[in-house]
Amino acid sequence: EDKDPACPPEQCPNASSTQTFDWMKVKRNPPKTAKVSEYGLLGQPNTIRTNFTTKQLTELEKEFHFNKYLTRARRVEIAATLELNETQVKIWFQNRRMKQKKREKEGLAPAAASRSAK
Amino acid sequence: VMILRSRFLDARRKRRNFSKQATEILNEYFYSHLSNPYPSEEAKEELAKKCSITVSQVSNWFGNKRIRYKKNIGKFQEEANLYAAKTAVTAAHAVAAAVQNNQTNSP
DNA sequence: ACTGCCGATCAATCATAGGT
DNA sequence: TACCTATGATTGATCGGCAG
Repeated sequence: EDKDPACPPEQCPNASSTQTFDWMKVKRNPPKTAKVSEYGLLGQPNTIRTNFTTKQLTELEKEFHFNKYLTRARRVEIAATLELNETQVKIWFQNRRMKQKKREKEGLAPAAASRSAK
Repeated sequence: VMILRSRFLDARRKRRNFSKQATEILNEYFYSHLSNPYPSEEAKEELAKKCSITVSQVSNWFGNKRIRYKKNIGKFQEEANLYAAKTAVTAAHAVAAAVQNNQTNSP
């Protein structure tokens, strides 16, 4: 079944409480959505999560229903229109596809469950 | 900002807390695997079945749990000790069984 | 070497549930 | 009722791995 790679032989001889494992130390690099260009004094490279506007989301959603995948040309076009960089558009489509897949999965499981229950 | 957040006002509003026993099962797994609380897809499916929730919900639970746990380990110390003690016994038994089983069929 | 996608996860935030 | 904390869900973005 599942193994515990950490501490195979003798272990937990001490440590009354819990230790700090590596996963607790994991730190993600801040988003580099920054536009390296100008920002005089306040070195505030957009290191924060971008909040897409309703307009941008509506447009992205519309494009997604047209094509699940983007072509380089289309991506450039959309990025320009919505004032987002190409990476953001690319990432949005990737996340959107995963979301779609998750929905399809969640949408079939219940049906199968109800059938097996009969 | 006109709070553009109202962009979807989704299902988040219909949120329901999981049952007491479901949370119990999830916590048992979490604390008995505290060194690596990342259940495999198979483990998630099993947990989902036992808790009567979806696999996504299991994923959400572990995601939230891990982040919130490491954010403030001290706050979960009590809970950690509780489950650690509770599952240490079964874990020890499992190891003992595995060891014995390993001895009986070692080429 | 470089780029896009996938699957999983992170991390911050939203909105509600629950408790005082 | 007001206020604060606990918690499930959402999502832009990161990480590691794989394919072209």
